[in-house]
Amino acid sequence: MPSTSETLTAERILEATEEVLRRHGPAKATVVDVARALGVSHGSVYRHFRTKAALREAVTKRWLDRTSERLAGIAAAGDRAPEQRLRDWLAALFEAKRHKAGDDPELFATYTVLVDELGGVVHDHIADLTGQLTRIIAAGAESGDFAVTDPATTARAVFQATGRFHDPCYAREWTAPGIGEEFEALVGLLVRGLRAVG
Amino acid sequence: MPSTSETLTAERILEATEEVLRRHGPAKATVVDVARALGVSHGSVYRHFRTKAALREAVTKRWLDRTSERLAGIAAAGDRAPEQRLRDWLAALFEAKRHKAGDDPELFATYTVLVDELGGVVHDHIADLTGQLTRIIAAGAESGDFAVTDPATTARAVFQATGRFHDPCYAREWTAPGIGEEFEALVGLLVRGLRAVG
DNA sequence: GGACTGACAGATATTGAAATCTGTCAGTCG
DNA sequence: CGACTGACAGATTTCAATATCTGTCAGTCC
Repeated sequence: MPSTSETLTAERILEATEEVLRRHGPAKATVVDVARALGVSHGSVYRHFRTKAALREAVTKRWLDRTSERLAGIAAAGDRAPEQRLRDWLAALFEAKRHKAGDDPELFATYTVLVDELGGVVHDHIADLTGQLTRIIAAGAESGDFAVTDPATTARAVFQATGRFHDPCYAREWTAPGIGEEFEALVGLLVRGLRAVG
Repeated sequence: MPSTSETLTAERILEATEEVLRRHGPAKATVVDVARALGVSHGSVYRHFRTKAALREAVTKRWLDRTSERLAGIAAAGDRAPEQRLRDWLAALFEAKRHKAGDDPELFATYTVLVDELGGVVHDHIADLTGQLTRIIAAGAESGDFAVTDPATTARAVFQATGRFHDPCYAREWTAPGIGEEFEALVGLLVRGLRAVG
């Protein structure tokens, strides 16, 4: 049976929504478009999502979570020294964002618009990422590699310090030549600030 | 004699332009408005600025330069240790931006719009600021306080790392409670990364 | 003679009427 | 009964006509 005749689920609606967003952009993507893409009436979409804003929020959360999940694997990798895990994690974050932005710039721009009209979702996403970072830094503090008194505060500082390499407002600079060197210089400086002297 | 009957100069036009921008905002401020505020025809304004874009650029540069000049004094203060000078300079940059944004939010929003439609002006402004920072860090490297091989690269890294506390795209977060502690945590981390061990 | 004006052409912005969209809900269909 | 439809009211967006603005330049006025 073709997928268009399967039961209407939240997941299928989210897939169709992402497709409509890709095609039409954030300003012109309507609930009616999503319903049309699924071959149902728009009333049916409202059975699964109370408002258009809730639908946009869900599809955006889904997109952000795809990044969080990939990074969670690195954060949890207990077989690497904390410093290397931190470097890997930051590099993976930068790489994930840069890849998303470079691969499909229009979809990235679309989600960038959605992200900053949806304060709550971003807040949760950032809390998730800084939580991962906190665990890496706490592990380093415990092993004696890092001289850190408050891992959570330090994690937020590291996250904010590297904003240029993951915050969408800097996306246009991610293709500039020399960006890799700038990233290395900053990570090197931060790691030296974290290291226990001795 | 009232100022409206003095000779028409570039400086008087810039003052009137800032006033018109403050009143009307960036989208609705026209060259005709500026001319009307000065009691002249708009043709006279074009005698001093070739295009509307050139006028906007000049008034924006003037605004940015007011910040640069204040910071230049701190960067040049040879009576303070490099580490303290760096802390003072970063704190002054944050304070200057936060003050501008908090004092007259509409004018700040106006200039924020102008700034990111005028790539060249911002680039020069950033080059100016990182130049000041480079001189502070180079002084620290020379005195043995900082362990740094390339002051210019390190200065850019420090500037970028503190973006959250001076880049207009984060302006709405500058009034959040706890922002001061976050700033201190980040500066502390960066300074530890710069310091020569020993 | 040089600073300034004001009318002009083409480009851009505003406006309001018509079209579309959001969110609801009584009713259909299996 | 419960998933789905489609017509509806009010809100929002589009579109085309209308008005304003940008940039020029021949001409005015000390």
